[in-house]
Order: sequence, then structure tokens, then C-alpha cells
Amino acid sequence: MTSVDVASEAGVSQATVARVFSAPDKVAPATRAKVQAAADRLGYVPNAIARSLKSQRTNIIGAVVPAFGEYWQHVVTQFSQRLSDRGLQLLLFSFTEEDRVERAVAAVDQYRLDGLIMASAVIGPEQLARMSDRDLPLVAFNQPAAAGIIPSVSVDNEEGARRIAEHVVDVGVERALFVGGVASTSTDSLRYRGAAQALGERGVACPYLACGAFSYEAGYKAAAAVLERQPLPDAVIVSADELALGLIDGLRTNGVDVPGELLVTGFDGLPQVEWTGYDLTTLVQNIEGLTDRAIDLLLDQIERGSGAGAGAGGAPVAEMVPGTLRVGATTTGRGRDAVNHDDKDKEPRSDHG
Amino acid sequence: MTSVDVASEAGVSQATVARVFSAPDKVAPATRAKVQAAADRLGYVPNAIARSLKSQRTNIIGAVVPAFGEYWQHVVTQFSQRLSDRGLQLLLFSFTEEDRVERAVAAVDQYRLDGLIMASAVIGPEQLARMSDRDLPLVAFNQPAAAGIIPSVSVDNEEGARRIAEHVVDVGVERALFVGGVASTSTDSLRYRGAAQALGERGVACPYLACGAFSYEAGYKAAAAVLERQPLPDAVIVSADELALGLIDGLRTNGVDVPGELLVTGFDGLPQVEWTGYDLTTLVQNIEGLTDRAIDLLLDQIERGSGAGAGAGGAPVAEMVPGTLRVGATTTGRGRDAVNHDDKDKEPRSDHG
DNA sequence: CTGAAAGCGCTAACAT
DNA sequence: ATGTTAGCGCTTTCAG
Repeated sequence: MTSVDVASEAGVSQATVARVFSAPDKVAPATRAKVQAAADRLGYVPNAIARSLKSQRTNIIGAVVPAFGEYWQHVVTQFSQRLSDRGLQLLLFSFTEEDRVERAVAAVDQYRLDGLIMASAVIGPEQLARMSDRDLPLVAFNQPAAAGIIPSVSVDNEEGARRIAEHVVDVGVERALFVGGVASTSTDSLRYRGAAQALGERGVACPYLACGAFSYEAGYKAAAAVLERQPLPDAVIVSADELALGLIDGLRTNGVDVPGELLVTGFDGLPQVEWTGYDLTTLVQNIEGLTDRAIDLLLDQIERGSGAGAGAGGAPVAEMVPGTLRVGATTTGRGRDAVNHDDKDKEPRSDHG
Repeated sequence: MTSVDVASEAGVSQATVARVFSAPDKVAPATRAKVQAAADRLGYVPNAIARSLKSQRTNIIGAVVPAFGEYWQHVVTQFSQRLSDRGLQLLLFSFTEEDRVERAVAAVDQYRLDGLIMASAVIGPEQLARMSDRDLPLVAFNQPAAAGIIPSVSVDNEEGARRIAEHVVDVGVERALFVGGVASTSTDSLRYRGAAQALGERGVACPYLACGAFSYEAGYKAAAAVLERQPLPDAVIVSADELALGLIDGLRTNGVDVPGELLVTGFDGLPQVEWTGYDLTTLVQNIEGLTDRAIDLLLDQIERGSGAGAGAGGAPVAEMVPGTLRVGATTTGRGRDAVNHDDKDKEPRSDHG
């Protein structure tokens, strides 16, 4: 079914049919109705491919997203739905290995995507710089390292970590430890900087310890290293929820009571932080807000016809969206255990996890 | 940069350039090299949009996927990567509300997608039947209700549930309870049927109880209802891991020791089942195998040029991929807690019925 | 083996 | 307000 079929069915020219579907107000109501009817009868739907060929706009946005962690699922879902609300499609590039990014770029070229969302911290600054040369609207999502290179939007990592640090001081912590994932990531260094600074200002030291990855397993394994610290910290500020959940389980397996003996905090706001076994204090990212801004930034560039570009002649925009502190039992739950102290003989809470 | 540019740069006709990129063996090695060089110099990449317009193939596959649950993330990732391995792109339709499915269908029409993966149990049989009329290659993923209507691939729910039931009997359960999510889903009824049948054959009764949803929260809330049962069951066979995890937490919050007082099993094989606090016995789905088969089924139809069709003239294919039983502490971990209990039934080592 | 030419289905001047 | 016409960049006969 093409517009030509509809045209002959409706007894008008092909151009009129096209107008009915792209600029309905440029055609008389009577003919419009006639055409609509014919189209419905024939089950005609305009061919977006042909349209794109002419208009040089595909209305498809690509997104390069890591394949790991629950957090990203929410991000992808948000992007999918928000783009759809604006009449755009999402072409997804999920990846584990480096080469997926290359593939995404290749597809972008071939399919003439209107823009690309880069939501992966694995993409290095050099690669980003290279991409910013190719006059393609780009936006980096939660990838602080991209700030200044391409337009970006991310949670305010430093400020968020500061909020957590302040909270931890408020509940009386005196010796903290920061547990990060991968030391080389900008996410880690910003969060560490924020936390260490706020703690330092309040006279609390805060060394840094890396797990080697951002996963439950890495956090779990890090428990041993945490317990080797001398002196033992009062609180562990973890740079990501997934790590924190693993760490908590690791600590409890080692017989440590969390929060009884050691407080723990996270960062991100995964759904699991609410699970009763954890009830983790963390900084919840506003994913809706973040994705919204990212799409806006992208559309701005597309409208403006610019490539991955500067705001209006300066450095690329680097937006920060604040998160919100979630206070859970992992930093305030000691009271509860104190109350339950009468039945000390009962099995320690630590093994139920 | 178009093929015309490359043609003049290389001193050949536009047609030759096109051939170099679509049927390289139909052009002399010498000219091919010349064209390649020119293309590289100009940074030319064939325009997939234009190609699609002519070839009537987009190499883009759509996927309608629920926005909930960690499980789906793995599915999406697998699809994204496996399609990419075959030179196909994934256009994602993540959804929460009904209307997203409509949007997906609309996009499929507009963009002339080569095929569509339906991975949502929310899509009813009527809607599926309606879609199967439109000569579009389709495949249903883990949606047993689609079997017989459109080609489908899913985990063997009934057999999996049977395996779990057998295991549960092996560890000495005498009164079981099946906790489902939504009674109307085919997933639920197949899993229940498999479990109830296997248990029945072994003289164990197994009533059904629905949570109303497939979420952690629903499982958590269901704990109260479970505890009201008279007599209390020995084991709860839950139809999905996410529910099971919530149920375990709910039970523990109510002071019930799992697995000390009550055994629990799940279904799906989420990453969280390995977390130390749970260590859930469950049936692990082979997601790689499932996605692989789904893509095969789709490609078969595309090659064959058929619409959502029958195998070769019969009913649509309905493939079943077996899962594997994972035995965790939630059905075998009593030993640890039962130290003060006098063990009349030492945990029988049972990795298989 | 290579070139010329005719579309794929649509948009957008331009003309009526 | 509607019709005519010329492409968008590619694939694909059909000649040479």
C-alpha cells in the first residue's frame, strides 16, 4: 500500500495524499476526509523509510547502554518511553565489550540516526572527542568524564556524596571508610571527593578502598578487606548500591552486625535498597529528571541542526541533577537492635541477611 | 557523502560503487580497491535508509518488552547483542501501559520493521491473533498463551515446576502451597499445573494462592496470607523469583525462619537468588538459549518471506527450552539452623529427582 | 566487468 | 486547494 494506491482510490493526486499525512491543514476538509477514508479502507500507513530518505530525519535515537546492573534497566525504560512520547524511536545498543560501541557508531552512520545517547562510562574521553567531530547530536548520560567534551547530564555526584557524608556525621560516625568500585572512573572519584571533603571539614578521616568492579560480588569480596582495616571504621560509605548490598552480605557472613557494629551507605537508589534485609541509606538518583534533560539536550541540538556542540558558542553543556537522600536502617537502625537487646540469646540477626 | 561522490572520486560509475558495497564479488578486484580507497578517503558509508527503501528490508527488529523486573533486562541485553551479531538492529519498545503495544505496532508499520519480538504477557490472545493477520514475522517470547497463535519460544514451565516439586518432595515436604502472581497468566497456570501434578502423584496436596502481581512487594505482602493457612505448609512453591524473594523477607519479618520453619522455592533464576541472605532454590531459565531460538524462529520467517506463520503448513511452532534446577539453602539449609532441633530427617542430598 | 537508467515511496517546490 | 515534477541514495535490470 503506497500513497499512489490511496490516491487513485480516493480520486486525487499522490501529492494530496502525502499532504494529508504530513500537513493536514494544507488540504480542504472535504478532500482530507475522502483521502482518510480511502487510506483506512486500504490500510495505508505512510512509509517512514521513504519519508526519512527525503527529509533527512529518521526520528530514531540510538542509545549505547551498559548491559550490567539493574540501574540501567530503569534508564533504558525511561528513555524508551520518553522518546516514544515525543514521537521518537529508540535503537538500543546494549554492550559488554568494547566493540559494541564501535558497532553502535557504525549503525549510527548507516541509519543516519538523529542522535545518540552515550550512557556508558566505558567510553573513554579520546573516543568521545573523536565522536564529537562527526557532527552528530550527542549527549552523555551519567558519565561525568564527558563533561566539557560533549553535552552531558548526570546526577550531582559530589554534592550527593557530601549529603551522605553529612548524614553519617550527624548519626555520630568518627572513623569512615570509602569503598569505591573502579578507581579510574570519574563517578568514583567525584563521589569520593565529595564525601572525603565533607567529612574532612568535620574532622573525620576517610581513606579510599577500591573493589575492582561495580558489582554485588565485588562488594561481597571487599568485606574481608574492610574488616582488616585498623582501626575498624564506624561507617563504610560505598560508591554504589550494588556494591553496598554485596558488602553488607559479605560483612554479615563474616559475623559483623550491620548496622549494629558498622554503618553502611550506598549511592544510586536501586529498588533493592528497600528490601527488608537491607533498608539501605543511599542517595536516590532522579532518573526521570535525568533522562528528561538528556533528551532535551539532544533535541536542542537536533532542532538547531548542530552537531555535538557547544551551548551557544562556549563549552558543551554539563548539567547536574540533584539526587535525594534516602535514610534507611543501615545508618539509623541501631536503636531497633538496642530495643531487641533483651532477647540476646536469639539467633543473631546477622545471618538472615 | 553519497555513492555519487565516491564514484566521481574513483572515476567509476555510481552503480559500480553500489556494487562494491552490496556485491563486492561482482566487481573486478582492481576497481574494487580503487573504489574502497576513494570511499575511505571521503569517509563514505552506505545509507541504510536508501537501501531499505529499495530492498524492502530494514534489518531492524522490534521488541516489545515489559518495563518491570530484572529478568527482562537480561532478555533485552541478549536480544540486543545477538541481533547485532547477525547484523540486525534492535528497536526497543519498553512498556508499562497497554498503549505502548499499540505504539509498537504503529512503529512497525511505519518503519517496515523486518520482524517483531513480543515478550510481554500483557498482550492478550485476541491482540496476538489480530497481529498474526498482518503478514509480519512475529515471535512470542516466554508467553505460553501465544502458543498455537503465533510462533513462540518459552522455558518449559510445566516441566520446570515438576522438577522443583520433585526436589521438594525429596527433601521431605508433606504439605505444600503454591504461591502465584496473577492467576490469569498462562505462566502461572502452567507452573502450577506442573507442580501440583508432580506433588499429587506423590501424595502431597498443593493449593494455589495468588499475590495479585509479580513483584517483590506482592510477595512480601503475601506472607501474611501464607501464615494464615491451616495447617501451615512445610514448603511454599512460588511461581517467580521476584515474588519468592519478597515472600521470604515478608515471612522473616513475621518471625518465620526460612528455611528453618518453612521451605521456599522460586522460578526464573534471577541474579539475586544467589545473594547470601536468600540462596534460593529455583529453576534457572536458559536465557541465551531462549533468545537464540527466538531469533532463529524470526529469521526463518523473514527468509521464507512468510508472515507470522505456521511451520510449514501446520500450527505455528511452539518451542520449549528446558531450564536447570538450582538447589539453594531455602530448601536444604535446615542443617545449619536445626542444630538444636533433633534431626530425624537429616537433609537428603538431592540434586535431582 | 562496468555503465546507463529506472524506480523504491515520499516531500517540497513550483505551477495551475 | 490541488496537481506536476523533480529528486532523496540506493539497488537492479539491461546494454555494451
